[in-house]
Amino acid sequence: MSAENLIAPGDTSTLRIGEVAKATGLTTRTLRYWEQLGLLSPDSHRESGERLYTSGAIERVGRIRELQDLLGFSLAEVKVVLDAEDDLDRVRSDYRANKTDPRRRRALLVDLIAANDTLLERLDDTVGRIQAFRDERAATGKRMRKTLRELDAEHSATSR
Amino acid sequence: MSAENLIAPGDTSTLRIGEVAKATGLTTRTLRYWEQLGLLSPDSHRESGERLYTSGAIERVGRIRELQDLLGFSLAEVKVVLDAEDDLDRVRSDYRANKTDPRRRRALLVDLIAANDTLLERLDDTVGRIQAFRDERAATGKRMRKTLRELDAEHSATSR
DNA sequence: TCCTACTTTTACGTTGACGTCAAAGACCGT
DNA sequence: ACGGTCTTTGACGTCAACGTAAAAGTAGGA
Repeated sequence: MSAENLIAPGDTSTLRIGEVAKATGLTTRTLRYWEQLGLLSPDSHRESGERLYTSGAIERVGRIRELQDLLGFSLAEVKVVLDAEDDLDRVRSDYRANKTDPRRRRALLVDLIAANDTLLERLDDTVGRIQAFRDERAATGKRMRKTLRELDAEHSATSR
Repeated sequence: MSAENLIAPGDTSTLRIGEVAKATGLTTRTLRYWEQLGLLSPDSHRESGERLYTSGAIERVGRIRELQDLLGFSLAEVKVVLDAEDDLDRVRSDYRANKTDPRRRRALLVDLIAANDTLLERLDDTVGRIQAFRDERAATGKRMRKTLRELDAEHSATSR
């Protein structure tokens, strides 16, 4: 009756925690830790308590790593972004199913747009600052190459 | 005779650790910790052992924070970059003073250029990936705004 | 000179993000 | 049915990057 039973017992598309670990390069410990933080939950459980995932979990792991490594977010910050994405998915399916009150739906959507805009601003700011840093290093590189050329010219002059 | 005495006793341009902390927003603990890691050393010491900094320390703190926060470097990685920058400064002053063996100078310069290029590649890669992420979020934003418009259109249609 | 604020070293505590056992039960290919 | 492999829930360990507290000495203004 619950979502737990949406997956057939011998389904080949379900993954055990070790398989998810192998597919993502994470450890089972990390997967359980992330679950504890509410970042990534198994899609179902067996009677024994064994966690069962779908392939969507692998994509989600990629998403988390992206936020964590690439953008330097803490797992708490990652959770905020992921929760927002999940909310958006829910809004979308609710929209199709015409489930919730339109007022609430609209309000939630407005919140999500605002959150997304905030994230976008942060991303743009970050990109801009890294670009500036990059340009600085590029200039340093040019100066060093120039110094090197001078050094070599000097040497070839004195050596003949 | 040592570099310790290049600063006059009552020099207003020397900063005590608390002043550097206040100017940078760090704690004195952090400054001492960074010193222990070889990231930021005082320019001199008093007889009593009190650390004395110049305003250059404040800039250096900014540099460290940039690498640490903006680029997500560990302090060990930050040290690599900073050491390279310091080496470059030394190469430059040695170049002017004509101090070291030209062969060594050239070799060091080549190393620094290579290190810089590596860093540049890493920066470009990072920027590219963040850009991709950014574009993705921008697209999400557009979709959400469209959904919102549809929602509002629907409402205005049923309300009259 | 005195007093308060600052600084020193030493050392233990904390937080986030996991790693690493241990004991017990569950899976599954043969 | 069996045995090696996997998974479960604790619980303790670790590492980076500091925080915090203690005890003692120092700076510098009234």
